Amino acid sequence: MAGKKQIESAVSAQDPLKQKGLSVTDSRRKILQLFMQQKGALSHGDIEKKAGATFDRVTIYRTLQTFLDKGIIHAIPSANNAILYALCHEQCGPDHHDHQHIHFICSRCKHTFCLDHSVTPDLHLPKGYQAQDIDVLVKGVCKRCNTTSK
Amino acid sequence: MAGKKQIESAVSAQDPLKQKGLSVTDSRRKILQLFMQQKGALSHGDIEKKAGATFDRVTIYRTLQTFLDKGIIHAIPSANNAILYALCHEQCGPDHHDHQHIHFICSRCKHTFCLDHSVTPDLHLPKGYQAQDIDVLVKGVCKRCNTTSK
DNA sequence: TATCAAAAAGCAACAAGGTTGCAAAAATGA
DNA sequence: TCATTTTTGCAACCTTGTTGCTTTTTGATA
Repeated sequence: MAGKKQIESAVSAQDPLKQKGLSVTDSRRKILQLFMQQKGALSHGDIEKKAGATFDRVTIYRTLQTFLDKGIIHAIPSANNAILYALCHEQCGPDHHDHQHIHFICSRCKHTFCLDHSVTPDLHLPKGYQAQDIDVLVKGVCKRCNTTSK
Repeated sequence: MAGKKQIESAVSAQDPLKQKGLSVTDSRRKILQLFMQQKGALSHGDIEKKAGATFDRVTIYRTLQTFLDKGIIHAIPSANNAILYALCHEQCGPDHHDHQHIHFICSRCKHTFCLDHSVTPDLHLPKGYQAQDIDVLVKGVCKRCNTTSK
């Protein structure tokens, strides 16, 4: 395969996959790399397009699930029927994702970003309701779109 | 059809459908009625189950889209790939939904509720980011589940 | 580096969710 | 009641996601 060398060279000695106890495979390296390059959130479909015909659809699904389980990526809720995934910046582990950041959806470029801006919304839930986890979705115009073409 | 009388009797003179300039049909009445009874959010699948084999799948999709467009219901983002819909309590119109309420997802009974609790999260977005709309998703235990079985 | 068990990838087939075009049926207004 | 417009139902299709099983690859060991 032509792209293999390229993939390998981009992986440093401190392989995040090994750190999480995962065996290192082409698909995992490639998908992890896509997330690191992107800086935004990716859907399964995005990855399928970017990875070309390199990997089977099922492999991508399973890799995403594995990354989720290991706390490498987290899922971002959306209203358009396509789950988005992004790298976890904090130290998330299996079974506990701890994110207190905002998910920002740009209505112009349609990208979704994680803003590492620890926000605790001022919650006053009605009596009886007990909060465990909070996700703040903000729709608006992102930095790039705001500066590029006003 | 056996259930038709029942549906009609539940519709008062002040038909919300007519108010929004929609023609009144069985499916629209029935689906609107389901939302009013439910008090929680419904997915397309939920409606399909509750409506039985009364309506075609496609009709339900189109009715939901129409209700969305007219500001009768709003979509709630979720992380499990099933868009939820709930009635708009405030006066929403075509092309502008204005909700400042929390969406509460109960991790026990799996229902999603709109808490009409006007919350403005303390947002400090990084420079350049411009917020238009905010959606707060809270996962936790709802009132009923908290009191019923502790 | 050759070997081997365990893990992951690929393949096929399937299920669910969602969309589109078109003909038949129902709702609205005259 | 009639004609026009809107909506429904149907069929067919596409996308997204899942499952079982076989083949390939990985990582550890000799």
